[in-house]
Amino acid sequence: MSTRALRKEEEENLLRRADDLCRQNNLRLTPIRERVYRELVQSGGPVGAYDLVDRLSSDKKRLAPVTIYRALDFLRDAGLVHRLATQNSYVVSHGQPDVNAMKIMFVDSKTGETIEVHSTEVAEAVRKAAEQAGFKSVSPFMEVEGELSR
Amino acid sequence: MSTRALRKEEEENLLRRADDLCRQNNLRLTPIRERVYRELVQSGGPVGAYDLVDRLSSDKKRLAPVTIYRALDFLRDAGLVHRLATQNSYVVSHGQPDVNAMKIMFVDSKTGETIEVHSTEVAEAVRKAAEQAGFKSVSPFMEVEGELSR
DNA sequence: GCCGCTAAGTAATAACATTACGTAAAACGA
DNA sequence: TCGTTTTACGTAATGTTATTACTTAGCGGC
Repeated sequence: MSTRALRKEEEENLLRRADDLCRQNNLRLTPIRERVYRELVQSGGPVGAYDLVDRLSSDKKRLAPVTIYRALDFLRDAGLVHRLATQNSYVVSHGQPDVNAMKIMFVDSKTGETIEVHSTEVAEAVRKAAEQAGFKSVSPFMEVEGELSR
Repeated sequence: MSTRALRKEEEENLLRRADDLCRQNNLRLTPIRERVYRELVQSGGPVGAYDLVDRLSSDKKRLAPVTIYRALDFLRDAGLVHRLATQNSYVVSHGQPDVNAMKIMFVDSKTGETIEVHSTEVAEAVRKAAEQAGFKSVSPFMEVEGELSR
C-alpha cells in the first residue's frame, strides 16, 4: 500500500475521530469548521490563518478572516487544534487526550515543521516547577523550539 | 529599608549585570537599548513593543516601532530579554544563565503576570522527549500558561 | 580625512487578529 | 406549531503587531 494511501487513511481517521468527539460533546462540526480542520489535517503541519483563508476561498466566494478565526477558536476549544504562538500558526492535535501527559509541540526553528510528543515525565516536572512558582494549574500544552536532526 | 528601595537596588543590579555581560561579549549596550532594557526592568513584568514605543517616546521625539524591535532583537540575542509569544510581549530574563537548566516562564492566563523558574529536571525530561521526536537540540526557554494561586 | 561597519531615523506596508453589527437557521419551550 | 432564544456565519471596518527598504549618522581604524 502506498504512503499516499496510508496518509489518506490517517486523514480519514482523524476526521472520523473529530466527528465522534463533537457528537459526544454536543458540539457542532459545521461545514466550515470541518473544512478548516480537514485543510489542517491534509497540510500535515502548521498553517497560518490567512493561508487558510486563501486555501478555502474560491474565485466565487472569498471567506473573511474572521470566519477562519471563528472556526479555529471552535477547533481549539474542542482540543482538536493547537495554536503555535511562536509561529502564528495552527496545527492539528494528534494523539488521544491523556489528562496526565504534557503535550509538547516541538517546532523546528528552520522549517517550522512540528512533531507532537506526549510525556507524563515532563508533565510531572513542570507541575513541580509550577508549584515553586506559585502556580496551581498549568496548561497541558507547550511549545518548544529546536532543531530537527537530519 | 523600604520595598521600593529594594526594588530599586535590584534594578540597578540587573542594569549592572547587563552592562557587564555586554562588555564581556563585545556587545554595545547603546542608549536606546539600555532605555528599553531599563523600561522592562522597571515595569517588573511583560510589556508590549508598542507600549515601549509609547513609554520611551516624548512629545518632542517619537520613536518608531522598528527602533524598539531592533533593540528588543539585540536584547533577546544577548539573552537579557525573553519574548512571550502567547502574549506578544517582552520580559526581562532573570537568573544567571545556567546552561543545563530550562528557563520556564509561567504566565498567568488571567493577568499576564509571569514568574520565571529554572529547572534542570524539566530540561532533562524535555531533552528526552525531544530525542523521541527526533530533535537534537532544543531552546532553553519555554513558556507555560497557567493559573497563579492566590 | 577617508573607509568600513554598525546603529538609528524615516516611511511605508505586511501580517495577524478583533470588534461591531446584521441575517439566517437551528434548538428549545410553551 | 408558533414564538423566543441561541448559535453560526456574512460583511465591513479597524486594531494590533512586526517587517522591509532605504537613508543618515556616528564611531573606530588606517
